[in-house]
Amino acid sequence: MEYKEPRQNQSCNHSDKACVSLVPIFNHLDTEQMNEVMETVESKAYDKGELVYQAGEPSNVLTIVNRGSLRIYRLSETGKEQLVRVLKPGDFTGELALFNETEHEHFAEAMQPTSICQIKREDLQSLLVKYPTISLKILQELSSRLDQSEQQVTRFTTESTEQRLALYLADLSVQADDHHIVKLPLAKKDLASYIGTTPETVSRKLLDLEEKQLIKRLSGSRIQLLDEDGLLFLD
Amino acid sequence: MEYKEPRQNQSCNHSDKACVSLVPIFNHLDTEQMNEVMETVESKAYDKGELVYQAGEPSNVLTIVNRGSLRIYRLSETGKEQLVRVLKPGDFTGELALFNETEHEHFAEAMQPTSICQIKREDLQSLLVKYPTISLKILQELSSRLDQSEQQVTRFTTESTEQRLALYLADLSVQADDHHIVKLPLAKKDLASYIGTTPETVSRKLLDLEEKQLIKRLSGSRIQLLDEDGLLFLD
DNA sequence: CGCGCTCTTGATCAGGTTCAACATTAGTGG
DNA sequence: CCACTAATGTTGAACCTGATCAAGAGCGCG
Repeated sequence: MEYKEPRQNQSCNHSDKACVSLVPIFNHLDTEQMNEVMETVESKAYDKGELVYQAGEPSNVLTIVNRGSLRIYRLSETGKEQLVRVLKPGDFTGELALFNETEHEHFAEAMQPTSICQIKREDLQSLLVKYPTISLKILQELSSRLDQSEQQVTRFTTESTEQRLALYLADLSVQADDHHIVKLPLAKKDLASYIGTTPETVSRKLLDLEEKQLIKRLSGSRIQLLDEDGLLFLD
Repeated sequence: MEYKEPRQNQSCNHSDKACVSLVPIFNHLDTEQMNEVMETVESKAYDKGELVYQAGEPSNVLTIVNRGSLRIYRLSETGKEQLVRVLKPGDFTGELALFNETEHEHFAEAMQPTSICQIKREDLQSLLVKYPTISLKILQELSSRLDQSEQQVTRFTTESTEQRLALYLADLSVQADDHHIVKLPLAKKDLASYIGTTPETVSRKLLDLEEKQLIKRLSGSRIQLLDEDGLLFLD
């Protein structure tokens, strides 16, 4: 994989920094406090394929996505890749290295032209001490992310591949339109990685689900959900 | 397993509450602050097999283990059980329901006579606001637990059952004695559940690992690790 | 238009589950 | 402390899900 240098620490303008106002962990602050936060953030921009950070690097910043998206993945002990999650504007990452003063365990790769804001550990810590409600927001976010991850583990240990795929589609249903059509937010191979299987099996299982009249595959990675309850409980 | 008297919802005495002083999230406080914390906690005791809480219940307390151990498990969408983790004295749980004001997703079951302390949401929130360093400790704990859980996911998607078992044993090696002997902290069926397989397969894979000269099975669920590096990289 | 990709479909194979029988351990009460 | 019972762990054999390898189809992009 080729690795390109990030665009050098582009001097940040106000609109780039405004991202913080969108972030759930900050959006309860008033304007004055928000300005104070903006003082401390630094913004950067990355092209598709560039890495914001890699596993093994130390870090002293919390990274917040402003525009675009970041693909967070891990390499296993034996070198295979696994998609952990995709960050959209308002999402943050880097908390492990930040709070535990350790190294990143992830890779964070821009999936498209992406701009981010970063807050240094010391700045964040003073903010947390000054405005403890921010901590509560982060605690909220982390505990819910932990719940998600544990649910994912449970699915791996207890459900078949077909069921995991079906549950994944059911999870997507919240973003479906009137016709119950969802667009897969991931390429098939990333989807396969996320639910712990191969692209071949994803193809086959989608076909199986279609034969069971639970979904209909449409062009452009779109899928129509015909029976959302049926997806939750395959035989 | 010496003590046996059930001390259900017993009014708390000072030594029971002293558990908070052992907890990483509080142990940086001074004596006076510690006493303030102790004012707010309530202690309870459970017998083996009793549930501290169940999935679906709302909750407004953070639960800290004082003595004994709690088995945290989930039921999957289709009703199968999965061991999430085991809490030892000083560990806490209940953060999801607490910070997100939602329901528990777990079951917490005493594995032996166990005493716990609980702090109410409002009390914890005032403590967090008053002593923001507590938040930092909790953030630390949650982010590292999240990391653990994501690592677990990655192992499921990328490693064989045998490798997952070997990695589990390697993780245990930190608690090994001079002779590299570890005692399995889980019953085989719980271990199987944790690493996502069946008790039968655990038996067989342990045998395989023994034949590969990587471990030696001893009586009383003890295992001698003969080649800890070899466990990390099976062929 | 043609070269990469990603995606699909097919055939084979292996790892792991399941079911069943047996062995061992732990827990209980005499 | 021993005997009995229930629960947990082990071993064997058949089966099945999903991975792998290989080849072809579709798609996006220069």
